[in-house]
Amino acid sequence: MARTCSIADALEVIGERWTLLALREVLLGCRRFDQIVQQTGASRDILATRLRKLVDAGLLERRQYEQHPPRYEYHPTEAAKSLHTVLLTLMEWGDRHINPGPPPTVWEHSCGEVLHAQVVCEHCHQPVELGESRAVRLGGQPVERTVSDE
Amino acid sequence: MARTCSIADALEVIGERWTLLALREVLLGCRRFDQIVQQTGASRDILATRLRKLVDAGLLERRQYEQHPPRYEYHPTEAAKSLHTVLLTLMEWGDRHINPGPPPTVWEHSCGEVLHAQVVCEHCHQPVELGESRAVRLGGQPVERTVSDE
DNA sequence: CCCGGTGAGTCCAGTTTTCCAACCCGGTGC
DNA sequence: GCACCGGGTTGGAAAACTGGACTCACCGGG
Repeated sequence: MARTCSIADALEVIGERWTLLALREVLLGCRRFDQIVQQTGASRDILATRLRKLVDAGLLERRQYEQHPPRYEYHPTEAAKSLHTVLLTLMEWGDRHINPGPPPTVWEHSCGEVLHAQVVCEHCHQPVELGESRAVRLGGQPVERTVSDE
Repeated sequence: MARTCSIADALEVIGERWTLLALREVLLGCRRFDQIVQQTGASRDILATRLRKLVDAGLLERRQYEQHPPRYEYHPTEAAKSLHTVLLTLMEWGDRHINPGPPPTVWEHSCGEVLHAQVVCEHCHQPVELGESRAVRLGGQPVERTVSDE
């Protein structure tokens, strides 16, 4: 049997192609179907399917903003909004390891500087490094090796 | 044309189904094909394709550890190791928003506490909130709205 | 020598997804 | 009347995924 963990569960919801890009757009402020289609590059039918799934999963809210003809906007829920950190961390990784050259999109933090996301331990506030953490299994079998050696 | 950003570029590499789960396993210490198959639940076929792609992309290194018969292990490169923060952030999100109840997998930080990943601004060390950052387009059109309102 | 097992895949047939383009429908602007 | 817009749906072809069987090389036991 496969390992149970929230990574797998999260990917059930947001792991399909286009889903994260659609969420990126909504978090950037896009609300309308056609806008999201355009900015992501997904085909309309796929995007319609993805958005419906996200609404069902409670990540988006579909709001009617016009009666005749009926028109809808997609708004992020709290769950979607907190995905923002995942997106930033992923973007940071992409900037460093996939995209050579200057990052195509940059965020500015409220502190005035260009935002670089850093992941720290909530308790001791030290940056998280692979070697400094150990996975512990709760359900299922325990994890034997954690540190990735050479 | 679609928005250019490192999220999309990163997803080209690690966005396919099973890829992140395979990387999770390698980062947890799994090195062998059959182990990864078992822990992820992917079919052997797909997993072979994904691992090859990851090797090509420079995230994994395929090392022969036995001559007769030839046997290989997959080792994470630096690029893969630094994905660890993405995985942790994603797991944290899944624990909070997808999985009710206790998290199925828990990490322990070197500080002795259970690890909860937090994303902070590298400069001012404040936790990143959606409302506190603004996206700035470099290439392509600028971003008009950034804050997700109600 | 034969049997079974292991590790790392490959092959195959059948199902499911994805993709693209075209179409639809209600309403608006000209 | 006619084109256009937003928000989809439909259809058919192409690609991806699935599970299981198969391969190949070697090892160990009886």
